[in-house]
Amino acid sequence: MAPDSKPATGVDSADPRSARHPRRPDLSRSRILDAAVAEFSQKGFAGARVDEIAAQAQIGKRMLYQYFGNKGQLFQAVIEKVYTDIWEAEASLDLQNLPPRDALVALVTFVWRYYIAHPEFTKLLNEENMLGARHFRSSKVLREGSVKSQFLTEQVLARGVADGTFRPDIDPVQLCLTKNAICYYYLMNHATSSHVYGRKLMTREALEARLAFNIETILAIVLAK
Amino acid sequence: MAPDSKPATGVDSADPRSARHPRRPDLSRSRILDAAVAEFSQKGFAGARVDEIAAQAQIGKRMLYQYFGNKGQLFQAVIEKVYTDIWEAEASLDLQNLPPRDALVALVTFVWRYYIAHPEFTKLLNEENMLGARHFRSSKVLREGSVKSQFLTEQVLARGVADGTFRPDIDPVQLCLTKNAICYYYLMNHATSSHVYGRKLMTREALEARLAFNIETILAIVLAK
DNA sequence: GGTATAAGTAACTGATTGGTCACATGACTG
DNA sequence: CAGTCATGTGACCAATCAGTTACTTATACC
Repeated sequence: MAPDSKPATGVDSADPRSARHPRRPDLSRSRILDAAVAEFSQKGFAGARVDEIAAQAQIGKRMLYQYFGNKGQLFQAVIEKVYTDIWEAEASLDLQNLPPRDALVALVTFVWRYYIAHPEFTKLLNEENMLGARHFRSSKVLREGSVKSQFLTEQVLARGVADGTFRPDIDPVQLCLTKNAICYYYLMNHATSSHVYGRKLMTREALEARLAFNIETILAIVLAK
Repeated sequence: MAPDSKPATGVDSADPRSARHPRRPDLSRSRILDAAVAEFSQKGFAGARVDEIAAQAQIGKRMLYQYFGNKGQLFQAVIEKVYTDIWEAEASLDLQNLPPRDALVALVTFVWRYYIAHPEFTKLLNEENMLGARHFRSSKVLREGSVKSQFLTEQVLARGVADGTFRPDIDPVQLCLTKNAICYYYLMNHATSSHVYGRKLMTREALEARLAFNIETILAIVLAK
C-alpha cells in the first residue's frame, strides 16, 4: 500500500515524488484529454480551469501546453474525441441485418442510451454550439467524419421506403434531427423541466418511459398509414 | 450635437460629462437587465463580464451591484425575466376558441416563432440547466409561474381527447417536452448540425420547412388513428 | 433656497487564471 | 557510458475580473 494519500490510479502509477517520472507520453496525453472532457463538459469552455484539468490529470500544466498548445486547441481536441467516439459507437451498430423498423428503433435506442451513458457528449455538443461551432468547422477530422454519420439513417429509411413499411416522403435530415432532439432535450434540460412539470425525470422508470415515448414518436413519423 | 464621440443614444441621454446625471433609477435598472440578458445569453454565465454589461447599459458598475447584489443574483433576475416573458406571451395565445387540433398547431407554431424571435431564451434556458437549475429553484416567481404553464397544453389535449380527435393515452408532459425539444434542438444546435448534415438550416425556407415537419410530428403523435 | 439623500462615477483591490521560464531527470542512441 | 533530447516540475508573470471605496451631483422634501 502507498503510505500517503496517493490513490495509486492506473497500472503502476509510480509516485512522482519518490520513484520519479514514469515517462509515459501518450498515457499522459490521454489522461489530459480525459480530464479536459470532464472539466469542459461540467463547466463549459469559459468556466473550465486549465489548472484544474492539469491537476485532475495528475500532471504539470507545462505538459498540457506542450501537447495541446492552448486552452482553445485543447477544447478542439476534446470535441474531436467525443464526436469520433460517438460516431465509432454508432458505426458498430450493424443495422443492415435488421428489418427497417427494428433498425430505426435500434437507432433511437442507441442515441438515447448513449446520451445517458455519456452526458459529457451532450454538454460539449451544446458548448460547441454556443461557440458557433468554431472548432467543429476548423477540424478536418470532423468535417470528414460527419459525412458518413447521416448515411446510417438514410440507409435505414431508404430500405424501409423500398419495402413499404415507411412513408416515401420523409426527409432523412429532419428525421435525424428530430431523433436527436427528443433524446437530447430531455436529458439536457431535465433540471429546469423537472421543476416546470413538477415531476422527477431522471428515475429509471421515467427514463424508460421516455425512451418508449420517443420510439413511438419516431415510428409515428415514418410509418406508412 | 455632442462635441465628442458620444453617440447620444436614447431619448434625452444627457452627456454624462456636461449636463450630468439624468437620474433615472428604474430606467437604469431595466437597461442593466437588458444588457445582462444579451451578455449572459451570448457568453454564458462564466463567460459573461460584469464590466461589459455595465458598459452596454451605459452605467457604472457601482449601480449594477447596488441594484442586483452580485453576478449570480443578476443572472437570477435575468432568468426570471426571460421565463416570465415567455409565459406571458404564451398565456396571451387564447387557445380556448380554437378547435383542439388547431390549438395544438398554434402552440407548436408559437414555440417555434418565439424561439426564433428570442434566441436569448433558449441560450439562457440552456445555461441555467448547465448550472443545475440553481436559480430556477431558488426563485419564488418561477416556482409559482411554472405551475400554470403546463396547464395550457393539458387543456388542449384534454379537449381533443374529449371530442375524439386525439388519442386518450398521451402523457401531456411527454408531449410538451417533445414539442419544445424539436423546436429547441434545431435552433440551438444549428451550427454543428448544418455541418454534420451539409445543409443550410437557418434560411427562411429551411425554417418554414422545419416548422411544417414539427407540426406533422406533433400531430402524428396525438392524432387518433 | 437649502439640505438630506439617492443616483452616479472613477479609481482601486485582492484573487484568479491563462500562459511561460528556468531548470531537473530519465530513456534512448552511438 | 556519455551526450542529447523528450518528458516533466514548480515558480513566476501579466492580464483579467468580481466586487468595493471614496467621492460627486442631481433630485426631493421642507
